[in-house]
Amino acid sequence: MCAVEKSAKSKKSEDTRERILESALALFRRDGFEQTTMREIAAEADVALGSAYYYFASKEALVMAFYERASRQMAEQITDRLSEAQGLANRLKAILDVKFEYFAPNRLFLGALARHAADPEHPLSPFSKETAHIRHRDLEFFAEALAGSRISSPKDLAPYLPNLLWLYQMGVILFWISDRSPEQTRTWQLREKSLALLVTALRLAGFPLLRPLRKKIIDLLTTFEWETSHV
Amino acid sequence: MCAVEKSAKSKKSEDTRERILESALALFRRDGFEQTTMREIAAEADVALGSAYYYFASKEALVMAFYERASRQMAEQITDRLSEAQGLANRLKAILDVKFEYFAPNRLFLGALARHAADPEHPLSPFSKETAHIRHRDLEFFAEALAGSRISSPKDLAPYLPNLLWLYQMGVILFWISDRSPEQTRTWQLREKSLALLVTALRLAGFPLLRPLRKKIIDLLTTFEWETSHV
DNA sequence: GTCTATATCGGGATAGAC
DNA sequence: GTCTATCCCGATATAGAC
Repeated sequence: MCAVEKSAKSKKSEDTRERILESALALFRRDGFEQTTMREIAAEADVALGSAYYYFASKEALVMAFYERASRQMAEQITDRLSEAQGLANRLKAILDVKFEYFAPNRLFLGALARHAADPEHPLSPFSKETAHIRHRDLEFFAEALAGSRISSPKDLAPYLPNLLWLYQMGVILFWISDRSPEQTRTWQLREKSLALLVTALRLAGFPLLRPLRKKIIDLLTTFEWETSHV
Repeated sequence: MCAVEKSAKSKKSEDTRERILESALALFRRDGFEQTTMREIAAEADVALGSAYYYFASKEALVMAFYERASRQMAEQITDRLSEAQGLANRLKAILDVKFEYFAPNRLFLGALARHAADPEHPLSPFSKETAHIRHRDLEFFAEALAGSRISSPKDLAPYLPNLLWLYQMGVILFWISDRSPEQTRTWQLREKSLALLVTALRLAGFPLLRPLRKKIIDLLTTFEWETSHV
């Protein structure tokens, strides 16, 4: 029961876990989430079915582990790129691009995942409590993207902006996942045009004439339960 | 093979079908969609499992049949209420209220359905090709709601408005389905505030100063494939 | 054409032996 | 921690009663 034994054991265990996860992701990418069976995953990883379930309580838990890892790995990249990008549009684009690049090989099987996006009760939904810590990590990046830009937003709107930007990127990503246009050209159009719109809207947001409209928007926003990034 | 025999037969068949559907919906409402098994549904309807599958190819087909019927029955009610309601906000509220009232007893099990909302490939998604005819029927109502109101919308925006309003109501309904606030007070707030915002936004839409913003919005809208109502 | 009974399969998940 | 055996359920297939 000494430290060496313990770490050796847990290393082997960690290896097995990793092997099962890798096998699962390889099969998900090749055949899709639904088509892949737990029996295939176990076989591919050279373990028994029961062993696969020992490490991952369900097929969905495998996806959750993928989320987790993806979020951690992307966080580093996003930090790097944000330090270089100037202007809100470019900074948002930087975040989006990291995600697109990272998720590209998994785009098709992410569809199985997006299935549950609209259901906040579902663990795999980007709105669920199970994915809350990932969401919060992302929120910080949007707060940072805003903070480092020259955009001055109205005081009453400012607290909602990180959340709204997070929602915006989630929309673009969900669109991308279901985008059946060749090379996803539609998504790239959507990205450019929506970023331009966003910046224009923010520039106009403080305009006196639009005050009644802005007040109604703020009023609407208060009906949602927002999560704060880190304040 | 005379007419009487035929109609008698098809009536009995229709009864069985109806009984299976009613049993399924009762169980869905009581236990939820996932919890209910096809074996239970068949037992509740006093038919063999094979019979249930004879009438409904899958568990999802039962939900599809519910959609279908709901859409037809609500269409009549919507037509009635639209003929009385004045002003865009009231006319939109009329459509929404018919849906809320109709779906209220099924709100919880509709959650199982909303699960797939974000996946346009899924048959039960409100965005799928399988639900296209229901969606189109709805689009007409939104076109009608607009036509009968005093709102004058800019020419370039007008073609998109029925679709945008349909999207809007879908958002409100999805919010309602997942709304866990007591008596769904959140949803009613959302409804009032968003309707007010909508009307204000439409009033301002033609304002010259907002032309650049509107143009960018239109430009963004062209990247989506829209379905036309009936033009 | 309508319906029953029953067997079978595939696949997610679990129990318990080792 | 790992494996085998098993359960449950959605779905399919089949054979046949009426």
